[in-house]
Amino acid sequence: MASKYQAPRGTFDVLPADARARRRVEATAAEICARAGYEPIATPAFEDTALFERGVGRSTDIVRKEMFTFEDKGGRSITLRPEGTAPICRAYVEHGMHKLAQPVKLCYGGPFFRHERPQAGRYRQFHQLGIEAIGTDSPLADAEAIMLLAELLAELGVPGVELRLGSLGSPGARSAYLEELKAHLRAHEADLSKEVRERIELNPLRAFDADDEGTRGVMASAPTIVERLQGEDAEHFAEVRELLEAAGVGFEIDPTLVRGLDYYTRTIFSFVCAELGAQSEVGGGGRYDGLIEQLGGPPTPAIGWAAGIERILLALGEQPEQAGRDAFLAVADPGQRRRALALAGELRHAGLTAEVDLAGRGLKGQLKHADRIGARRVLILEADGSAQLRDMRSGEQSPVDTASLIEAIGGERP
RNA sequence: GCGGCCAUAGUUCAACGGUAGAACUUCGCGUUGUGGUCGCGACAAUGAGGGUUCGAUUCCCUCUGGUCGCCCCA
Repeated sequence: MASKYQAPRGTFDVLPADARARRRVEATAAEICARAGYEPIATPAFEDTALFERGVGRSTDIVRKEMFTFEDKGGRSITLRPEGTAPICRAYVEHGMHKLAQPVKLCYGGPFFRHERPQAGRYRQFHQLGIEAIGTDSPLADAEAIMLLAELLAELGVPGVELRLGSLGSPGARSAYLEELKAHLRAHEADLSKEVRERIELNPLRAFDADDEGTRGVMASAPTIVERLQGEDAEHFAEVRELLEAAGVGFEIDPTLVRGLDYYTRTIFSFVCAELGAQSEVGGGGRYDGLIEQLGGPPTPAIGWAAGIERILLALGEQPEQAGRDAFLAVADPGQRRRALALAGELRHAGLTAEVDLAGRGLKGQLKHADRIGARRVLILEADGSAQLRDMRSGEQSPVDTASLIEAIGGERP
């Protein structure tokens, strides 16, 4: 074994058995997005490194240590995209999409890259589906986006999904809150765990997730950002909640919800699946009202989310479905091969799945192969030009006229 | 980036420091033209590199990869 070459660390091959389930996820997402008026967009797999530094934020883990960055032959710093929102905002600005009818509603999917230690549900090349609604700050857009992800996960049948909802407020309110929280943590520094103490300045919100008793005691009396929301921020969040309730989307307010990207403002949310282990988020996102402007466009509010295809597949579990074939065209005599291929062409043209023997097997081998690939019928072409149609499930076999083959095979599809 | 566990046919598992076995899969055969079940047979492996030893799949080290957790996120 041990082939000389293997897929690079954190990457994987999608084999045919997995590809079917994967396609179903992609097709379901495309349909749900299309029904809600989100139109497909695709951006390059790599961008200027500066786009992510500015968009995602220099202090984020993604930018600090997870990007695949290299210099191209022209001396430019290039980065394989670690996420999809910044590139789409770049495209929005670059193509003057603010002149289109607002909001611009977009959906996308494809590979993303982060240099992390691989783990269950975490890869270095992974795939996301996502949507962005750019050009409106209405809570309706937030609710609609969340509903679509909820619908996608429900329609796919992802089990044990929970929606966590939070709000970061506007940037001003957020930084004021963070100062208040840091002050609270510093005041109780002695009771905190070492990890939390070291992260007070870097990421104080993480203290809410700590396991140790000391930190938990301190956090019980800590202020939460949701409590501190004021004015329009508070109204906005209240409206999002009402809209979701009215739409029958269940959620849980998580005042400690954190996102690792700097561009989020106001609404943030996360769909988690308890059955998934450490990497339990199947999808998440939020509002990013300042990003477009940050990237040089006009001030433009927006919201979006991304869902991880691998995590969805993982949550769905193994479902090895054999593709099956409507018909296999066997030949009793090699002289019939030409006719078999021609007939297969006709069946395929009629929308049926049909295969012929490509390995030069004998009749016995052809039957066996037909069984293995899940053919429901086998047409046996006789040397004299006549034909037999065999039902592989019942074993019944009778002569057929190849002129009416399509009806004979297509008639009783399960 | 940090820690734990792991690495044998395509796959799932065996082998006191002493001849690497099995099951499933694949392919072939079980007379002359018919799959599944059954029987027989064949192909096929110690991740890589060092070390200890008369001898290493087994013990030690390094690397590579996987896996789980931390961190973070999809």
